[in-house]
Amino acid sequence: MRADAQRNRDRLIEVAHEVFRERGLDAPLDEVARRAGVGPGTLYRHFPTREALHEAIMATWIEEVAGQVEKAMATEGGCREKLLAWFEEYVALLTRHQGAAAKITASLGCQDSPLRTKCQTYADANESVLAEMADNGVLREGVDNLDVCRLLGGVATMADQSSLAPEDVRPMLDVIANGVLKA
Amino acid sequence: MRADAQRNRDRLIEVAHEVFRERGLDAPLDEVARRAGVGPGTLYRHFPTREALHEAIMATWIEEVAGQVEKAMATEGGCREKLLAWFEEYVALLTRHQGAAAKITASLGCQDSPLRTKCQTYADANESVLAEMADNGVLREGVDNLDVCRLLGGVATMADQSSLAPEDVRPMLDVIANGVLKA
DNA sequence: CAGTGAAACGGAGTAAGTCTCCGCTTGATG
DNA sequence: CATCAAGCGGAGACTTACTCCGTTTCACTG
Repeated sequence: MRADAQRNRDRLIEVAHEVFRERGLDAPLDEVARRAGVGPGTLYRHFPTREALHEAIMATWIEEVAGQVEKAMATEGGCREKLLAWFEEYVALLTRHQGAAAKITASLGCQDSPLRTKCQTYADANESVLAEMADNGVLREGVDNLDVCRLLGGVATMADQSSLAPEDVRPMLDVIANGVLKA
Repeated sequence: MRADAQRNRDRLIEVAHEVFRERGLDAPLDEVARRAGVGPGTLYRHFPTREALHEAIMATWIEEVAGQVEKAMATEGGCREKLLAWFEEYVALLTRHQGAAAKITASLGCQDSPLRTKCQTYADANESVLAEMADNGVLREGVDNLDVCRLLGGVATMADQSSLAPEDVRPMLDVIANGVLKA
């Protein structure tokens, strides 16, 4: 790639990050172009669809996921506390941008979505946490990772759309934890 | 209201029902007007916002809710089976139109949404089912109706956006049921 | 059963956003 | 420094949301 193209691409991602945080993932793309000081044509050449731009944005979060798993697993207390700490991180990551939770989770089951690889990282992280629970013998039989990811995605989507505070999210995560762990 | 106005209003609701079922709740409103054989001005006079039209559409479902509660409570088996039957109905009702689940559930906590009265009907119905569970002594302590509604709304939203089949939704409802009922 | 005023209509028009096309510019290369 | 493909930008075509106002229609009254 030519140096100027690379520069524009980087700048677009940076600006998009900013615009999406301010106005949600549905913000006008021409605004991103304008603020980045490029024409719309340039934006669309680099990112043919809105989703492609979302994907580029989210690449930066992905790197944090592994760290968040570790952090959650280091929580004081038993398995339940660790699991809930992870659930809270999961929801916090998904709700970082307005509108992101629904889109990421929707692409979980969809093979051909460009977001697929990103949400796979979340799913893998959750799987590792569930595996830890299973190793400790506290996981119910028949609990499927994909289902838990979807449940958490649903909670994150609700939290996103209703602008719920963490203390309003917590009781929902409690119910899911109860449903996932042995009594 | 003048007779011609009433006629147009009825026709708009009827056509909107059709258009929204075909193309989702985000379908172009001008298309609704065109198919109904009225100008856009007429549509916007009767329904100033998209949400107002949604509300009118959903009024017809609301009447079914009470019946669905009864049907679910008549399910063969124990409390768990009844609860799951109701959960399945709840999700089915919310996913009847593409995009409806997220919007209805989002307006649950929001006092000033025009959808509020509609979703209150769902919340009340769910409350009555939870009360039945409590009466039978199978409900966990501290389970809140609003949280369960949001969880179900989240599941419905995921089902909607990923076009999940009932058999893919069921395991999520199982987890919620586990989380809501005593072990 | 006209006449009349208010209610309601319709559609042209404005605005906002998406996305493409193509003539011009610029960076890399020999 | 000449060349030319890669890349740029922005005008403009298209789509959808929503408004404004001249015209039509209904309901009521004498």
